[in-house]
Amino acid sequence: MSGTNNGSRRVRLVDVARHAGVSTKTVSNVVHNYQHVTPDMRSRVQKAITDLGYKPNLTARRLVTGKTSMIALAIPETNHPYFSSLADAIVKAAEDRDYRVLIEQTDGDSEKELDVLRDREAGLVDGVIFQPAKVTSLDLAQIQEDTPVVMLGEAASPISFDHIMIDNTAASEVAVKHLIGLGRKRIAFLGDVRGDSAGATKKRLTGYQKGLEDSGLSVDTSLVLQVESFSPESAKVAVQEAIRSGIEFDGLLCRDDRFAVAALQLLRDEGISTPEEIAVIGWDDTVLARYSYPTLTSVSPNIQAIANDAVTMLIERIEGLSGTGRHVLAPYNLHIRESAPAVKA
Amino acid sequence: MSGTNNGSRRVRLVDVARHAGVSTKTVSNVVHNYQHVTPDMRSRVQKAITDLGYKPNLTARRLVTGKTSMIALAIPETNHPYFSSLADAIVKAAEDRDYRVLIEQTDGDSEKELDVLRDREAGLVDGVIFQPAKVTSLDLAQIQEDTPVVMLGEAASPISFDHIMIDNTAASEVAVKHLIGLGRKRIAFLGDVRGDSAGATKKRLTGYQKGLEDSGLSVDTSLVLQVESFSPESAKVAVQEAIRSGIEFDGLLCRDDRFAVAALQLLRDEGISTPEEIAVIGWDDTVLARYSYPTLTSVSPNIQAIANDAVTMLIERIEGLSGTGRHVLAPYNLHIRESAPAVKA
DNA sequence: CGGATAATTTACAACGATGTAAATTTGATT
DNA sequence: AATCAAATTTACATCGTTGTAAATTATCCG
Repeated sequence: MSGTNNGSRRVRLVDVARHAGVSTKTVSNVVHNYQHVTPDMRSRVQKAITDLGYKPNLTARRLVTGKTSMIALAIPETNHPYFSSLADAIVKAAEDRDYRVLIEQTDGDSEKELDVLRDREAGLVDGVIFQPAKVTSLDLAQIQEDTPVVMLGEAASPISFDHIMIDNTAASEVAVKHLIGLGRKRIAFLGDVRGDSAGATKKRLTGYQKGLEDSGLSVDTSLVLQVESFSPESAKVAVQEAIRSGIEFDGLLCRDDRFAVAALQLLRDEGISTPEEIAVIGWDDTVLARYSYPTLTSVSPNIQAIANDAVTMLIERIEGLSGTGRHVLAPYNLHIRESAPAVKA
Repeated sequence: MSGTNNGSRRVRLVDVARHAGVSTKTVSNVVHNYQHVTPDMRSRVQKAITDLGYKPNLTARRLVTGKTSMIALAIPETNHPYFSSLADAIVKAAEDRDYRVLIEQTDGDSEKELDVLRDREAGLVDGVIFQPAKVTSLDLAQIQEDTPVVMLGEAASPISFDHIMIDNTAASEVAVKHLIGLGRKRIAFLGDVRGDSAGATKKRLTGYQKGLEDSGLSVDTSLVLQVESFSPESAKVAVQEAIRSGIEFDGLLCRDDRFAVAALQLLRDEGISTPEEIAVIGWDDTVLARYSYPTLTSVSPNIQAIANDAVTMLIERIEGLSGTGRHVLAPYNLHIRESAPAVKA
């Protein structure tokens, strides 16, 4: 049997070289498919490699090349439908370009968010794709400027960073107008999250207002439901309180799918029909939207596009591209389902 | 300003040493909080470290210590409610022990699964937590690697590996008996997935049969619904075909939550009420179970326990524990929700 | 205060690969 | 066959850290 390991110790490049009677560099050349190696030599070395079961030591390689071929993806939670599909897409995009992804969970904690960038400084990864939840533009400005970073999401970021996002304001406007197209006049927004500094909610709110005003509807601030935290439970509480206090609405635009499915569940418990009495739209078009009842109409960012752009742009930076940050608007659409169906022709 | 970098080059240990006028080893000692360093020396070095903004190069450290302090988690998909919460739990458990987790997606592809273990490149991680989807015990037995591995899930694995799983047969039995307790007599199983070699389905099926037989019900093989793939769509097709061909049932045990929510959706579309006409139970107790309509009763593996055990056992192996594989049965329970409610007292 | 012991600090060789530049071989041309 | 250029292969330094063992300094005790 070939490739067996007698348990003594790892096989090193130099062991292969000795076994084949050549220099270490030649073995290295074969491993790397360097073109100027004679077929004879190549097969001789190849045989030695399989004979001994040699595996290159990545750590050593990294030390000398200074490249890790790893990128970090920093997201608030792994266990979140949107972020886990984003992670999936990014891992696949990176794989195509021979990079591995180290997924880092920041728990929406600003210290942890900054830690990720420090990882890059420690040489663990070559670059970072970063979707912040808390960190401010100011914090980021202090990061070493030669760290390749691509920002995702809606938070403001220093102009020096590349940044990809969907046009939240425009998307929000599209969603509101869809509800208006269904004849809804009193459209609520769920929800304005307390202490949310990342800015996504603000932009969505802006689009919400713009959409209303554009269509000649007035903005009623009591329809902007305040939510305590990002948990679905607090979204339920917010909707319930609105109902209890007699606030009436026939459309509901939610800042994300989690809030939306929580709202759907609450409305059902309250005996309010969706979409007949209240039409609901979510955001992110996650798996939750497909299996809720009714199925959920949702703003659908093009995750493939975001992931591809993010990886491509990051690798360009890693390979030395300099210059000010590039800002990219990623495509999106409104995925129409039952909770806010298509307007009848 | 301290810690500034003039953009020229990384600060190395030797730079700090020179700046502080001491040897490199002393700096290293300070960095590692080695106890035999005088307070004077410690503060002097510390100052140099912050002055220069020194960050240890992890790659170099790894090369000499031979430890990466990283473990790999190999799962079929990141973008899957069960696996993403498993990943979340494992990342947190590992963090507590100063390990980081590299998540590897195998896409349920046996080549990729083997690659994870074959470890084409060495020194990336210190150990692997591996939940296989395709690979067989036989394949695994042929891998003779020195990287420590802990197996998760139901696939048979060679006795030489540590292995953690829940008792699928018993859990399945509990679920079936819950349905029987609700007075259901004709209980179907969704589904027997074509080409699923990992064994989870088989074990769940065994428990299903055992539960029926134990309660004096006969097993009707037409109630074991065949499913083409793991996609929710094919689960829908299977249930629909069963209904169309006149197969009657009043209980449905599903091999996972995805199948279950797909079934719920289909039953609704067919005008069949849940749980009144058909009570449904899922498996994995994912986020889908909380937001489906009706909410889904589901077999709930204790992910925390699994993650903790997996990380603990793996680290024991990494630290040199030898001996044959340990097999651990993790706790679980049946999370009761609307789709198969509690039995009335 | 001398001598032994313990506490610090240091010099230097690893870790295992790759880059550079020099040494060798091969091939082409006259 | 001699010469020169191109194609292979090699020797050796290097990446930035830590482990070992030796060198130095501080402390203790009779």
